Amino acid sequence: MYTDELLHDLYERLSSRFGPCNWWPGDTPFEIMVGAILTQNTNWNNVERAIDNLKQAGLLSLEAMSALSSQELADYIRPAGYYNIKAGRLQNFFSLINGRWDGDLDFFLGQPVATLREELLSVKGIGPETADSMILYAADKPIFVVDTYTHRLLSRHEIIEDCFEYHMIQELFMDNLEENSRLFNEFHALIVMVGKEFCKKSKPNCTGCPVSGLNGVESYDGRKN
DNA sequence: CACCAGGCAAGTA
DNA sequence: TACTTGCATGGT
Repeated sequence: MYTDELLHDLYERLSSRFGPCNWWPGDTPFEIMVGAILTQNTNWNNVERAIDNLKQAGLLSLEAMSALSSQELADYIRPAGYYNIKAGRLQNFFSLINGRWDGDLDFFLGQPVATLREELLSVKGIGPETADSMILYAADKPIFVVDTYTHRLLSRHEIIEDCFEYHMIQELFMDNLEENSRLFNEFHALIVMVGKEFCKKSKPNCTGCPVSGLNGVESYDGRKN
């Protein structure tokens, strides 16, 4: 089975079981980007509490959040955990938009993917997954988001070796799927859905996972279609 | 009680 | 370069 067929098979299985997901859970590009930083190594439930705090206070905007002190910001986002670190990371991000882009987030997001990604990665606190989540879900540009669930799912089903790195997994998807932000959006969301239910760190057997017995996995050879 | 969650950067050798 | 550790709340 070729890699593109394998991935489409995987997508179909997940889609019929969990879809449509309608991601990202957030109303504006700014909210999505704040959420992307807050959810680093953190349960989404805790992120929602933090975002609710900001919403309740009427502070969920670039201008309002940029005006807060580190201490005030940390206090609002407290439920999301790592609040001191994340307050600094949010401020680093705000500095990029306010400094280099004069506070115009839409204009910033309108850049070509390559330069957008490069600028996001230059911010201390924004790594590959956070940057790609912002590009796909806030800027609506086609890039594939890889997370721990993606790595664990493919690794446990022996589609990749455990040593595969972020960019290798990203290329596996992007080299074998049509470049379509709608597809990338839904695919990543579906992987998180199945991950939360069947591919937890503490449950290596993945009992009942709809990916089990994916047709032809044993003959996967890693080549592009 | 222990372990985990939609990472990332800094420290160590 | 290749590991390891700190960051921290809230749910199971």
